[in-house]
Amino acid sequence: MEKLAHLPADKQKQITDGALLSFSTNGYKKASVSDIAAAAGISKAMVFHYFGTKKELYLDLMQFCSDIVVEAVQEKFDPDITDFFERIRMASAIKLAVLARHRAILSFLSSMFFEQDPEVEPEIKAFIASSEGLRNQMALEGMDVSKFKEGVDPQTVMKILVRYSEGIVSEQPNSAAIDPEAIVREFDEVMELLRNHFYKEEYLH
Amino acid sequence: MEKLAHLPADKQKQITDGALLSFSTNGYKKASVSDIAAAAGISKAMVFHYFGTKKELYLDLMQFCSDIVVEAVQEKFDPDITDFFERIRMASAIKLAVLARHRAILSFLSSMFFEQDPEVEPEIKAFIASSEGLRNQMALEGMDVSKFKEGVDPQTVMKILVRYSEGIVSEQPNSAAIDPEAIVREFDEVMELLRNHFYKEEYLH
DNA sequence: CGGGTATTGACCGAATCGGTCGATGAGAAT
DNA sequence: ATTCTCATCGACCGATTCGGTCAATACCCG
Repeated sequence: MEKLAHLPADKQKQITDGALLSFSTNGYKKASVSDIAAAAGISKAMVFHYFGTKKELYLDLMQFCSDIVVEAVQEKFDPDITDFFERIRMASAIKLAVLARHRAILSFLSSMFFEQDPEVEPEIKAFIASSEGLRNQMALEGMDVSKFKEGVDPQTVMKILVRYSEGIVSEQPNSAAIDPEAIVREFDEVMELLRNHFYKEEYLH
Repeated sequence: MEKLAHLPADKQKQITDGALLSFSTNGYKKASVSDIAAAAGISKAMVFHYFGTKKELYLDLMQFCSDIVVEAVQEKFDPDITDFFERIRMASAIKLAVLARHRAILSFLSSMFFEQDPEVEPEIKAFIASSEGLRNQMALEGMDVSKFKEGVDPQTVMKILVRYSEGIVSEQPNSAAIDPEAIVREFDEVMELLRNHFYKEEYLH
């Protein structure tokens, strides 16, 4: 990716976004270099000029995504926040920060997880194994779940919120720019609703 | 699809499921007939023997899915049930009945909605337009939303449940048979949780 | 104007595409 | 046993698309 470095930033973004999008929606094999070039707004020859081969492009993108996620986590993760909803709000903020920079990163990473093409599968497995550490850091352990009313299972609440947030994201139209504030607002509303009805009275502000 | 009719039922299912899965995960253009044949467990020549052309196959599947959904709706929809949660439970039961018969139907139908290949796009548009009636019937209007506590927005609750159910479904491993009872149990749990905390006391027996 | 260098259209052999067809073989009927 | 039927498939077709290359052009800076 070094050859990309001295391009205008918006062009870089356009190219990586197009490539990420193509790979995440079509998988490694079915995402042709022509597709990628079209999605990136450049000619096919330029893709090879910038990245060498299709495989190198894929692996470069892998590293690229990882760097951005790691950076966002290190920037925003705070283990001192223990309140259940605040923790989830923080995790969502991290996701959203990543998403705002490159909307296709998260779907690329999750598609990577299911990628099976023998040309890249071993590298992916090695990569996933090597970033196990990050997952441990992100694991939402050490949360304070004592404020819930009886009969409310924190894990269920977490699942509800995770799925709701996935729904918001996948609902975003692919064409338009992402609107982080609107998303945060909608998500906060749901969190507040659950908090108000699932926390014991004494913990409502 | 007439040629399929006198095959053993499990073979029919295997073939349609494979084709539905290929199209829904790869789209019309990128789902090659070889892919479909492999996913269906038959030779490529048989695909053409059964369906004529790739396009006919796609359109046949479209009708096939529609028939099953219509049948499930007519069988299970009851407009007399007005309670919010019961309505949602009913809609989920319909979805689940469809899913249990052919796990790829719903994802095929939703992928259809985004299909843009000029070879099938006009037929899809016509089809969608012609089945508008069904959507009106399914629209969850006429629900009783008076039992909610103040400050609880029924639309938000519905969104939570819809997304939660989507989460359950997409979480199912693609390889194994679907377990409707386990899904219903998990979903009922969440519905009960929300009902217990969002309905006014007087409606909780 | 000259000299890089960023960018591309045209092209390569190989692979894959949608689709065809003759060979094979199991089963039913005679 | 023999013929007929027909489901099934491997091998093949011409056409397209694949990943990748390269000579030529467009463009920028001095």
